[in-house]
Amino acid sequence: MSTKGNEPMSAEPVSTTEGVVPRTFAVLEALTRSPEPMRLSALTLRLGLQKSTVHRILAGLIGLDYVQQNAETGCYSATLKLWELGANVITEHPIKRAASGFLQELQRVTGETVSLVIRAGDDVLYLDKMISPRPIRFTTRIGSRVPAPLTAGGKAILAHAPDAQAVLERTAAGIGGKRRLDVAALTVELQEVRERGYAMASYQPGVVGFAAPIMARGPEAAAAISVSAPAERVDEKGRQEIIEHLLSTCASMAEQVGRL
Amino acid sequence: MSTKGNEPMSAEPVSTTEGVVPRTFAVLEALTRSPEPMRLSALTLRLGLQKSTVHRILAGLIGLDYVQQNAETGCYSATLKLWELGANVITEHPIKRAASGFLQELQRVTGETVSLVIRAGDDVLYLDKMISPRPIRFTTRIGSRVPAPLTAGGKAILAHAPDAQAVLERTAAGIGGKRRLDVAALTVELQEVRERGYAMASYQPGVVGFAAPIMARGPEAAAAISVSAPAERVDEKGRQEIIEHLLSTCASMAEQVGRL
DNA sequence: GCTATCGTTCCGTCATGTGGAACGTTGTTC
DNA sequence: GAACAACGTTCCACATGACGGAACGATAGC
Repeated sequence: MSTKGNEPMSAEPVSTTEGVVPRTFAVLEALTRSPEPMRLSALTLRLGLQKSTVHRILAGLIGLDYVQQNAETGCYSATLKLWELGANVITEHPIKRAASGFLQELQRVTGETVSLVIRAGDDVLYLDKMISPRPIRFTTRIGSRVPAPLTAGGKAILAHAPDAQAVLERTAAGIGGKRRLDVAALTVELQEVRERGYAMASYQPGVVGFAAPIMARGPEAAAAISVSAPAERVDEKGRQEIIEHLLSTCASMAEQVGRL
Repeated sequence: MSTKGNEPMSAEPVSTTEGVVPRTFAVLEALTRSPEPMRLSALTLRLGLQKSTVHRILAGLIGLDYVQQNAETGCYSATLKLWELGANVITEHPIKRAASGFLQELQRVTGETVSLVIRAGDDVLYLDKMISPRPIRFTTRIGSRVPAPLTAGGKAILAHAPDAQAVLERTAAGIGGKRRLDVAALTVELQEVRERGYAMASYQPGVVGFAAPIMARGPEAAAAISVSAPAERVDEKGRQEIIEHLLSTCASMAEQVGRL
C-alpha cells in the first residue's frame, strides 16, 4: 500500500481494512499514548492510514469533544471528557474502592510510594498510586501496564496464579534482548514468594519494590499492593519495617474484601 | 441509588440520524454512567435506538475489548481498557500532577476529605480526591461533574471568572424545582469569596465544604481545592484551622504552578 | 401450557465512510 | 525574493458497511 520505500517501525498495521469505529479508537489510543499532542502527519504515519481518513475521524472526535486541536500548533490531543468516561469505570471497581484507605495508611506509615496493581493478561495494571512526599522520579503511571514478571506486584500475583508458568514463558518470549528473563530462576522465586508471603523486584534501576498479594475469596490473588523506594534509602531495618506494614495491610484488606 | 435510571426523560434523542461513531460513544457514556451493568433493552430505551443497532455497536466494542458481557446475566459493562485510555489523559494534566503532593499533605493535616476540581463549562469536574480515614459517605466521585454554583470549589473558581454571572443564570435556569438557585444572593456571595479568599457550601446535606482557588498565572482560577467534612465534626476552631491550612496550601501550589 | 419480553440474527436498501488527488498554507533553503 | 517541500484541508466518485424492520430463539412469568 505504501508508495514510499521505508516506513519506520511505525505501524500497528490496523490489520485488515476496518471500519470507522476501530480506527477511531486507534486514533484515541495513539493520542493518549503520546505524552505530547500529535500532529496529523504523525498520526497517519503511526496508524498507517490515509491523511483524509485520519482527518475525518479527528473532526468527528472534536465534534464529540473527545479531542481538541491546539489553535496555534494544530496539534491534536485527547480531552478530559475521555478521562471522565474512563473514570466512572474505575470508581465502580470493588478492589480499587476497598484499597483506597489502606493505601493511604500504608503510604503514611512507610513514607514511601505505594501502588495497587491487578493482573491484566500477562501484565500488571496500575490501578492506583500514592506517591511519597520525598522527591522521587518514578515513571510508572496509573493506568499503565508492565509485564507481570518484571515487577514485585506482578510476582506477588503470579505466585498464586495457576498459569504462572505460561505467563513466564510468554513474557520471556516477548521481551527483547536487553532484558532477558530467566524462567527457571523465576519459577523458584515464585515458590519462595508463595512461602514467605511477599515479593521483591527492581524493575526500575535504583528502585526496590516490595509487594504482597491481596488474598480474598479463592486461592488466587485479587490484586497486589507494592511499596517502592530508592534503593539507597532502604537498609535492612527499613526493609523489615516495610514488609511488616505491607503484610499487615494486605491481610486487613483481604479480610475486608472477603466480607463484602 | 433507589431510582437510578430516570426512565421518563429517558431520551437524549441523539438528535439527527447520526453515524456509528457518535452512537458508539453514546453507548459508552450510557454504560459508564450506570452504576451497574446494563441490559440491551435498557440501553436501547435510554438511547432511543434500534435493538439491532445497539447490539451491533456493542458487538464491535466487545471485539475491541472496551465492553464486556456478563456470561450469565447478559448484561453489558465497560472494561478497564476504557479506563486505561482516559487515565493517560489525566496523568499528563499539569494541574493534577502538581496538586498530588499538596492534596496529600492537606488531607494529612486536616484529617478530612480533600478534592481537586477544575471548571468544565458551567460545572466543576472532580479531578482528584483523597478521602478521610474516618468513616464518611460522600458520593461525589472522581470524574463526576456538579453545577459549579452548588459547590464550594465551584464558587471559589467562579469568584474569579469574568462570566460568573452568566453561569449563575444558566445554572439557575437549568436546575429543577427542588433546589432553587438565588442568583442575587450568590452574586453577593461571590464578591465575599473574592475578598476573603475562600468559599463555603453545603452541597450535600450534613456536609460542609470549604474551598480556595489556585490563582496561578493570570486573573482566573486554574482550579480549586476543597475540604469536606461532616457538619457536626467542624466547630468554630476546626473551621479556622481548615481554612488556614487550605489557604496556605493553595498559595504554595499556585506559586509552584506559576513557576512551571 | 401459552404469552410477553428480551437477545440475537438476517437481509435489502441506501447512507456514509473511503482513499486518491487537487488545493491552500506555512515555513525552509538557496 | 523565488522555488520548494511538508503539512493540513477539502473535494469527489465509488462501493463498503451501517441502517432498521422483521423474523427467529431463548427465557421467564402467569
